[in-house]
This record gives sequence, structure tokens and C-alpha cells, in this order.
Amino acid sequence: MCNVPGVPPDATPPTTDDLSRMLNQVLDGAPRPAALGPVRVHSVATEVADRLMTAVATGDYLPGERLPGERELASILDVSRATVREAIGRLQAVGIVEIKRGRTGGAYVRTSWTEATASAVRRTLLPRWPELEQLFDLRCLVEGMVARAAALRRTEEDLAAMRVALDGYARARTLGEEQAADAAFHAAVLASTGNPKIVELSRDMLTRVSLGFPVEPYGEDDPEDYQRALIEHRKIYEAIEAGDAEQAGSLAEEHFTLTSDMMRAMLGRAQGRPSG
Amino acid sequence: MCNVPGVPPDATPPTTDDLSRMLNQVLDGAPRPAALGPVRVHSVATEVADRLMTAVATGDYLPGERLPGERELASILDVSRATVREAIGRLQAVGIVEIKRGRTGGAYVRTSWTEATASAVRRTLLPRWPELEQLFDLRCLVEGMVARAAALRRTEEDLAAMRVALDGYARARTLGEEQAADAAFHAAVLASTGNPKIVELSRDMLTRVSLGFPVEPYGEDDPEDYQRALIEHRKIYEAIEAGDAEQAGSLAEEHFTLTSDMMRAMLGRAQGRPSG
DNA sequence: ATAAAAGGTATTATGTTCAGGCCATTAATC
DNA sequence: GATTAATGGCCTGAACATAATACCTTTTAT
Repeated sequence: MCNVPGVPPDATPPTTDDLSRMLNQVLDGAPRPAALGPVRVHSVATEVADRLMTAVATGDYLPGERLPGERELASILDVSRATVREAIGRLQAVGIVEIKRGRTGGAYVRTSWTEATASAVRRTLLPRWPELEQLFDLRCLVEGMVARAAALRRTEEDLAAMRVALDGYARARTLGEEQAADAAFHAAVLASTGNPKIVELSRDMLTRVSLGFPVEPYGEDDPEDYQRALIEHRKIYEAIEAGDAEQAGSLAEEHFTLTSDMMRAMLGRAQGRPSG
Repeated sequence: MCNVPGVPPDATPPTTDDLSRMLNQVLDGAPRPAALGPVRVHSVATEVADRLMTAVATGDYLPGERLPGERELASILDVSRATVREAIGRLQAVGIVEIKRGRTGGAYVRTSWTEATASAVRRTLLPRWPELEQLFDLRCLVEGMVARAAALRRTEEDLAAMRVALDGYARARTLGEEQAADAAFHAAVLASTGNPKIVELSRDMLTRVSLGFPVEPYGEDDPEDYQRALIEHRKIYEAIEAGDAEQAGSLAEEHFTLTSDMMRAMLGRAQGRPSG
């Protein structure tokens, strides 16, 4: 379950001397290195770009769909239009959206891979891969935690919402329907924890893991992934309904390795054939 | 385990009509409300202030100790000295530190409550209490998750580090020693997950929960809390050593309710007797 | 008394964000 | 085909946060 994070085990186990030194440090209040590192703060534009990328990755806006207009986004996000433009410009730069002008203009989510996307994958993903592996691992754990809490807290209404999503998933025949049902199921599980902060955390993990690329079972990926996702969703639902926190947690941890698998596949594609 | 978050259950259960409408929404890709809300970004000064408050709350700097100088902090954090001053000014304003001038000057962590602190508690804590309850709940879950992962991943070296911290805790006779040992134990558990991102998440939760007030068993609190903490730490250690993820997780969730209990107590103090 | 080390203050420069207006482009509508 | 509306593209100026730098004041070790 989950991945083994990429921290190399210390080659030299602590000696007795080491241990007593540690003990002394603890007791004497010796020079503990303050856990303070460089501060880096997201600009508003970066934050907006992250949110939009996550919205696309989550399926809030499907391929071919249009994002809200610049003025509308500025109003929704409570930022200036210039900032929205800055953010959308980045989405365009990495090939997530395509800008159309004129009356029906706007930022449209691209349907397929572009050279810009592949190159963005190479530039963005490769250098940060070790960090990403850690984030995948953490996301598995977090989603397992969510499923555990859901199993212990879900109400009948929560279960009903999950069933609706599962039905939608099974009936879905188009890409969009599958994505929507997938998102609905995850949303229902999250909602059943009854804690909005948990929802925030989950979404934040998705943001950090996805970097704007469609990491959920979307896109041009192997249809087998959908089958796998559906089966796993059903199992997770059963565990949650049964109130079996252990089972739900384990299954969810397992389930979310799908994300890392797909990211690895994407990375392979981006390296293998540099076109789209 | 953990708290029941403050989300009132929906008074009206969904009807059959509701459910089919939901299903249609899922299948038709109906107007899904994009999960986009107003953007708010922390300033650098705020981020620095949060970090320093967390460092104090964690015990990196104990009461009576001096924080690094403004110039040094600016260097460590890679920000301008003006920003550091802005942040330290806030710590001073809420009574966390005391500024001394001259050659041995600097920001010294206050030992006891001040009127400024109590008033800051009233002004800051009260309005955000519902949100804080949600954060307490989430923190319980996260730390339970950490303990589970630790039980499954810990190495012999990790266990050794935990034992050292436990020994320090048992031997500690002064406030500072207890705090240091406490921090060391938590750090050891975190480290044993082998994933730096988990450490970040845990620290972030602490930051958001503490708001700069000493939420760990520090300060002038009931000595019983120390006993309780020591006993619980020992139990958690045993579960982690045994590799019993379930047990470790449950115990940790239980253990971290200490934080919310103490915050509630602090709130009571701040309301009850407005002096220090 | 002197020098060193710290906080306190002021100046200037830079980048980000906001607010507002105007232009260019496109497609729906008349 | 002309009009109009909705959109992205672009520009300016002000406000603000931050960085970089220098210099002053206070305190204490020497």
C-alpha cells in the first residue's frame, strides 16, 4: 500500500555514543537546529493558476469546455482581471487551455496532447520527480485517512449520494460522464467526513500532486483503468457502508496508487514520444 | 476519538426526486458549480510570523530564550529585515515575545501570560472557534495517520530515537526538559514515516491549530497533563514498536485531543479571568 | 572610555496587484 | 450586409509589499 518514499536510510546506524549525545541534547536543551528554512510565498497569480489547473484536473471543466470569462473569473476569485490573465496565460503556456477571441471566445480546455504539454511535462515533472513520489505517498495516506473517517461518520444521506455516483459511473458511456461520476463519488466520500477542512486538505493534495495535468482517470488512457476504478470504488463503498474503517482505508490507499501509476505512465509517454 | 466536527446534519433527507435529479446532473454534466472561491494569499510577513509562532509553540524556542537576531533571521528565511521586523512586531503585539534593545537585545520568548496575550486570545480565538474545532478534528486524524504509517515503516533506528525521547521525558524535571522531550518524541515518530512531506503536513497542521499559542503541554498547565502525555506516549511507542498500525493510530488520535482540551481550557481562562 | 552587537529608523528601488478604460476580434442578431 | 454584444488584448496610474542599504540609538562586554 502506498509507495515507499524516496528517503535513503541512513547508512550508519546510531552508535551508543550517538544516542547518549542525543539524550544530552534533549535534556540540556543543546543547540537544537531551529526548523526554519527559506520562506516562499505564492503570488496571487500563481495561486489562481494552481486553482484553475486543479479545477481542470478534477474535471470541473472537461476537455472542450470553456472556462468562465476573464471578467467573471476576476469577480469569482476576487482578484483583478490582470491577475486572471496572468494565470490563464500560464495555463495556455503549458498547453492546458486554448484561447479563442471574439464573441464566443475564452479559454477552452484542450482535448489532446500538444507539444507544449509534453515539453511542460518534461520540464516540470522530471526535476521534481523525487518530491512528487513523496507527495503521491502522502496523498495515498491522506485519502486512506479520509476513507477511514468516512466509514465511521457517514450518514444514510452520504451513502445515498455515493450510490448515485456509482450508478452514474456504471451507466456512463462517454468520457465526460465517467469523469463527472468519478468526481461525484470522491466528493461524496469527502462530504461524509462532515469536516470542510478535510475537503480542503484533499483538494490541496490533488493540487500539489497534479500540477495541472489530468491525473484522475481521464484523458486518452487505457480503458482498463476505468474498470479498475469502478471496481475499487464499489469495494470502497461497501466498506464505508459496512462501517469498516480498516477495510475502507486500505482500499482507498490502494485505489489512489492509480494516480501515481498514471503519472508514471504520463512521464513515460512524455519521454518516449515527444509529440502529441 | 477526535471530535465531531461542527457541521449540522441536513434537516431534510434527500427525496427520490432529489436523487434522480442528482443522477441526472452527474450524467448530463449539468451546471456543476465550479469549486472556485475568493483567493486569499498570505503575505510574506504573515508567513514569517506564522513560522515563528509555530517555532515557539513547538518548543524550538523556550520561554526565556532569545530568537535569532533580525539580521540572522532575515538571512535564514531569505527575506528582508523589514519583513522580519514586521513579523516580530506581531509576536510582540500578542505577547509571545518581549523585545530588548542594546548589545544583548533581541526577541525573548515570554515566560507567562500577559494582558496582551489574553486579549489576543479573546480577539483571535473566539471568532474562529468553529473553524478551529474542525482543525482540531483534522489534526487528530492526520496524527493518527502519521502513527499508522510510523507503525508500518519504522526502523530500528527510529525506535531508538523514540526511546531516547521517552527516557528524556521520564527523566525531565524542568519545564524546558519536558517540552524538549515531547518535541523530540513527536519528531521521531514523524521521521519514522520516512516522508518529509508528512513532516511538513504535520507542522502545517500545528501552525494552523496553534495560532501562535502554546498548545503543546507547555506553560502553566495542570501537571496531570504531563503524566497523561507521558503515559500516552509510552503506549503509542509500544504500538509502533509492535507494528500495530491500528492501535498506534487510535492512540494517537486520542492523544491529540489533548491539544483541543488545552485550547478549550485556555479559552476558558481568557474569558474567565482577563488578567495574567 | 571604547567597541561591538543589537534593535530602530529612513530612503530608494522594484515588482505585484488593482482599478479603470479603450481597442480588436468574432459571432450572433437584425 | 450592417449592427451589436461579448469576448480577449492592451495600456496607464496608483497603491502596496518587499528588498536592499545606510545610518542612528541603545546597551553591554571589554
